Amino acid sequence: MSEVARPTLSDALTERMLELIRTGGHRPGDRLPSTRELSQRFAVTTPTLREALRRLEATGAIELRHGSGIYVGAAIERLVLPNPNMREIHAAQLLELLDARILIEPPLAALAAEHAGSEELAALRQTLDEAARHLRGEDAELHDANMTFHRATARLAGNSVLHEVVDSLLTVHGPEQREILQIFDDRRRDHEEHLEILAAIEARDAARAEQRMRAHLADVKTVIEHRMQPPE
Amino acid sequence: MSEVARPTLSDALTERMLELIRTGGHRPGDRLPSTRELSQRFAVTTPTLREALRRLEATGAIELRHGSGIYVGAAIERLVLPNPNMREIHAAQLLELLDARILIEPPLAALAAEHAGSEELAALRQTLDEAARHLRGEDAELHDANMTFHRATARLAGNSVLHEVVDSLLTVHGPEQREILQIFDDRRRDHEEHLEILAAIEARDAARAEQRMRAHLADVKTVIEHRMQPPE
DNA sequence: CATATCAAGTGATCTAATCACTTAACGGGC
DNA sequence: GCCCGTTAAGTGATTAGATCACTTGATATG
Repeated sequence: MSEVARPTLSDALTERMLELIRTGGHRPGDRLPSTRELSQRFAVTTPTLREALRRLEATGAIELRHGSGIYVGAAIERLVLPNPNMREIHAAQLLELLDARILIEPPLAALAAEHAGSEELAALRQTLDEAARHLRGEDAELHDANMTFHRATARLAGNSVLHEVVDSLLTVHGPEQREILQIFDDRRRDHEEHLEILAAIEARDAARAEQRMRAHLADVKTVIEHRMQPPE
Repeated sequence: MSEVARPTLSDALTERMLELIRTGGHRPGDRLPSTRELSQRFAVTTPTLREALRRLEATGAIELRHGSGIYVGAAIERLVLPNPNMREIHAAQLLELLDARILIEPPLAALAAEHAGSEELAALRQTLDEAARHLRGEDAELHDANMTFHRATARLAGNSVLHEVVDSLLTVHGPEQREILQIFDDRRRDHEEHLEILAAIEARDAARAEQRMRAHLADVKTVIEHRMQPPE
């Protein structure tokens, strides 16, 4: 049911291309091999290769110049994040990602307390209750249920741009990343802290909502830090 | 020299697809026509269509589910579109985008003041000086030069995730959006405020850097608001 | 009523040839 | 000698239709 979609050929290709660029020590502006050579090296046909190239182009990793060649794009140095097609995350990046969330989500919780309509709040409350019922379910479902709370809170803040940012930060990119994240999960405690945050929002207490969200994310970060490097 | 590359077929297709989704009133989660139908409707072959689809997928506008169909993605609401009719919507989105930046960038400026190495700072200073020399150049170049400052500052903060977030917020999607943005630009004042922010970072004054960045973005927002709806 | 099976519909990939564009070398004209 | 149009090689862009792989809901089965 919640099976993770198997990666497609062009998915894998996209990652291998990125790897080629990185481990090859290529810098922005460098020219890459031609499409003919690439399709041979990676043993795929032209259309498949092109799909991967278009994705990399869309994210700024490469640049395609008709009649000239394929060039490394400026974005190649900062591509770490949420790209739907690339699965790549290191534990260290996990901490950076959490720092990002600590910066963004607490103010959003405050905004949610001020702006959220009662209908939306009721829906969120219901979502949390459902999540509670899954507390003994499979790991994958549970993780998703908990993440839903953060997405929903971001939506209540009423800024679609920030909502999308948080949404992309929370998106789990592939089974590998999911596995890593679940190592650090502490579902029951998370759920309780979520309830506290929601209570603050329902009470229209912006300051408390913000503080609770910050404390919650700080907790999560602490857990990750401790589990990453056990006391020596 | 600065000739704009002639749009490729799949370039045009990408835009037409976006238009189809929007004018069709489709919402995230909605299912789109099959690849076979789309390739017929737009009179292109399968591989060409797929290139466009992969690009839209990479930006989150759509989602491809093997065996199931093509679905509208969550990002569709925020993606700016090449459609003259929707300028007001664009302007409205601009305000939300600015709110997002006001939330994220000031703390990043503070972090930059604390963490930035002197080498990186020198490079940023140089970038700004170069921008100054372009103050009479073409609009497009100038806008980019000013945006570079914000990107660079985000990078100095040392969090790659947040850097990428800011970078994506600053990315200009296509010539139409660029045009809209330039209406609101006040390059000279921007440049001066950038200098103030940089000075604060160089002085390692985190609090001042944060305050200046916040004031700067607030200024930009004020300008946009006033120009959007002139005093009645 | 629940579960297993299956068929229709859909995206993913292959094939290989041809078209369109860029670039740099070459050569004629000034 | 220098400038500029021509050209040829290399490169990305597109074509066509067939086939494979996956999802999903209807149907049959227990």
